[in-house]
Amino acid sequence: MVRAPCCEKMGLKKGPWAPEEDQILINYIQLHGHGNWRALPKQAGLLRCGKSCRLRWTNYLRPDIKRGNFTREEEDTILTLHQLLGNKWSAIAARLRGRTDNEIKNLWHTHLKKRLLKRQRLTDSSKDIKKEQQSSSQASTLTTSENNNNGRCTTFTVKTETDEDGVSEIDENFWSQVLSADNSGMATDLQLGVSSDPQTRPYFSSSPPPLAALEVVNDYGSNVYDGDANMDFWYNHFTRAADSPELPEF
DNA sequence: AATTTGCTCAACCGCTACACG
DNA sequence: TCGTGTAGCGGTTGAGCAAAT
Repeated sequence: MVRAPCCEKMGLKKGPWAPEEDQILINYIQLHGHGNWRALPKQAGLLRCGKSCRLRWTNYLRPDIKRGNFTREEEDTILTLHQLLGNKWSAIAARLRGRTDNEIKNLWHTHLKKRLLKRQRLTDSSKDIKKEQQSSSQASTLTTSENNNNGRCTTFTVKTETDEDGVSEIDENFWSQVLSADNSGMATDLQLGVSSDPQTRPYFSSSPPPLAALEVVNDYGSNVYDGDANMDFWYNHFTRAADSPELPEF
């Protein structure tokens, strides 16, 4: 396959876009659309290659792009989807309205990857503590499928993250949308709040979800919540106990 | 104030998938 | 079936900026 000459060799411009170039591109696409990216720059009067024009439009100039910082919910969604899809940035971006694959990829490499590594380190140390606890005391076992509800019991360990200075990364206003299910198996929205104060129990905006037992453990290893819940959310933010059954289907 | 270091993010590069003749 | 052109994707780079020294 013969590769098309790159823009540099064609004497085309590279590097940051000038505001005038942006305006030319916007005007052209608003009038004619972007049927053929390769032909577009010539027709629009831009000294750029089609690839550069496409990238500038899709990553920056498109009118439906949401600018500004990612919300905690968006970051959580990206983490969740990345667990499911891996580095499929465009597939992840398709699930986040107004965000581009490039933006998500950058966020991942600059913030989320670090956070995930940190979380994994915490998870690993949590497992070590759990092993020690189990070997030292048989009486303090986790809630398991023995006392479940229609076989749906799932036990989780919930951890808040603590940085090197011992300060929790989850602030007092942290709330997350969680998906639960009522006794009929219908999915319902709830909110879970986690306080930075390790003495404060995580709390739900409404009555605790009914189906699966949870064990919520703070950074210091003590149990701070023991309720009933059943949600994908836990898989992404919290650690499922090693001896817990798989998350049941709704 | 000057220099270094680290971070962010727009843009590029190289590759693959796909459409079409 | 094969060759070619194009779009799209993921990895990487580097300019610009802010914070640290």
